Amino acid sequence: MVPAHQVAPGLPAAAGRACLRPEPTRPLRRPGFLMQQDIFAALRARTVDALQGLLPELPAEAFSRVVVEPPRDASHGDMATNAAMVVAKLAKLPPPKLAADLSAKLAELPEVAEVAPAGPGFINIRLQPEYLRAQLPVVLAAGEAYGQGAATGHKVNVEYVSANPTGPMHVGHCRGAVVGDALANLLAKAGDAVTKEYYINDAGAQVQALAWAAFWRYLEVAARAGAPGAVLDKLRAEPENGRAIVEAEFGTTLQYGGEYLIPVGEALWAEHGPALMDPTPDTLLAIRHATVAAMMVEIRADLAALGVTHDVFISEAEVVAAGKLEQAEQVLDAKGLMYRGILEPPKGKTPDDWEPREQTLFRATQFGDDTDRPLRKSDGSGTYFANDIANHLHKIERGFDELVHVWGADHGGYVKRMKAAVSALSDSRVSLDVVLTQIVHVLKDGQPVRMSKRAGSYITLADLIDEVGRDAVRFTMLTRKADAQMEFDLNKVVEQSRDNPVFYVQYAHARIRSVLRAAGDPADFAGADLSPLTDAAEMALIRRITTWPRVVEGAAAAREPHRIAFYLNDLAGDFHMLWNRGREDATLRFIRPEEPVATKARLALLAATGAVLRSGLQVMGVTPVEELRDERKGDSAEPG
RNA sequence: GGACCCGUAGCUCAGCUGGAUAGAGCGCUGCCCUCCGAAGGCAGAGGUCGAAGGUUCGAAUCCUUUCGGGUCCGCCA
Repeated sequence: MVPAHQVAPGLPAAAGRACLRPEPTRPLRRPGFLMQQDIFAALRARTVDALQGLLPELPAEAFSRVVVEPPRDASHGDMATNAAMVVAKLAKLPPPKLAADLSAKLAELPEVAEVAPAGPGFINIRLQPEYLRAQLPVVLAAGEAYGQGAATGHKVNVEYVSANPTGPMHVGHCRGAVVGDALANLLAKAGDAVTKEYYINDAGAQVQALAWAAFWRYLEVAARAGAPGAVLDKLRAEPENGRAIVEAEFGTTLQYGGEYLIPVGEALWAEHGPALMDPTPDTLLAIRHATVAAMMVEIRADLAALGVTHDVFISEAEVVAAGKLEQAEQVLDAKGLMYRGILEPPKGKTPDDWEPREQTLFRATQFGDDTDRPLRKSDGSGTYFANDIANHLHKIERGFDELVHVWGADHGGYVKRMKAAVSALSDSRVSLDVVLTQIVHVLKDGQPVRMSKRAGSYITLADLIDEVGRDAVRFTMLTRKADAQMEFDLNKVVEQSRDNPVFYVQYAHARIRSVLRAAGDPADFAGADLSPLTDAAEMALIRRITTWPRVVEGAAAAREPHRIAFYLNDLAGDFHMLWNRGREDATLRFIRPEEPVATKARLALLAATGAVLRSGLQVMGVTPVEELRDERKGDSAEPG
């Protein structure tokens, strides 16, 4: 395995190196290697250098499409590049000819063991095993920070959850919360400066309806307290008909019947006494504020239980009160993007009460939307869209240059207009990406668990976390592409088997910790001789580890946090495979007292694997476990 | 009528933004515990990537058309 040009034949590797190149100050034993966290980026740089040497007349942009990546088929080697094919036509050379020339250059690199042109112009590269092994010290030095990208200079705002503050969070909100939080972590891992943001929709008709419902609960509390009043007498006479009585008495419709507002009613009574008895705009506003505040306390507690913490909470009402809506309209007006006009009725499914109306419209069609969009309701207040435009103007003013949203798929129709607005407001300097999350169907014992907020009975997020544990919730929510429907089986996510990735990945980490503990938790692997790591399973694990930085980069660029979950599952698979090799062949066990050098090398590999697992779990917001308990449920749900 | 998302093994899903012979788990068939935890692992069978065209050295991936499933469509958020 050891190439002849590196080590004198017949000499032990360490001795050979020591004789030929004593460099005690350098931690790396192969100074010729180009060492960085991402060895694919390193080899890409090497490849582009070589190519430029061959084709000095080509401009730098000609090489932008050069990719160095792991080949799909491992038998092709460690890396493959399309370099020859990508620049062939600019260089006016046939790809195979260019591939042959480039291969000869690449073969001279110290990192490279073997180069083979293949197919229509691919170049397959086999790396020096020592170069691959030399990545382990890099990983160990970085620890959980392995995979951390260099600062991109991008200031990114990730807005997610943003559930209406009209009740506790339920499972429907959960996926967006987890995906958003993991995505924000992922972007930070890739080097962006990330702000996690929650937009409180506290300015619309929904929260007004919520205020009425809280008012109802307040009246019921007042009635029970024996306060005087005609309405309260009625409530006392028929306590079971409280809802209908309040609706009839005040000419309103109570949309929110959930019992979670009873404590809010009690708090209102305790603080204000009978002062809120006659609903006026002022009292309703006070009730609204108190109710929204109470709901936000609950929502934040739910989010905390899920391990989600936002940096910024922005209130829609406050954004509007600050005059951002008028300011946004001025900006749009100045650009000639606002006008008074009448929209065509939507085709196919015209609303029953359709009538042509003149409205204040935003020229969204100039930015790729299907129709222009209204900014003002007939009562003069801003539409939700207009308020959101105001919020986005505010974000742009705060200096973000990338905006990311995580929305439920039912908001898919809203994406184009919002992108149009951001383009308009920022003259296309600021980008907006929207990640849509599909519905989660919750199953228990194979049966769908129905959720109905209106009926007041639904699985709350808190219930879900109690049932299966925070880590299982978070991991499972990331085991599908965001934009694919998902079944969340309450039984399966706590199952301890191969087909539950939550368990499988945690199991790998627990096994690693178990071995390292058994070995006395060695902390220092600096200078460890890694040459005993030669088994195919060991090298496969090392190769997987070396791909982690590019997985982070690719997942961040695609805004796809689920890739982290899949990577960890693969990494755990490579590890379990290696573990099992030790069962078949005792010489491949991790701890071999009679072989201290091999033991240390393998422990270094395990420590590095553990670090990458933790690095990935940290992005997902999942706690790596030290050991698996012999309990069937809830072992990852304990507090702390 | 229109917009957006999704159709990949019997089932549940990946597929690294255009790369080579399309992968994993479950299920099925056959194996591996005197062993650092078998709560694992190995091997096999299983596919015209919904369909038809197009773009180019090369398509599950990009474009057009079409068939299925989902979400949405003027003062709800």
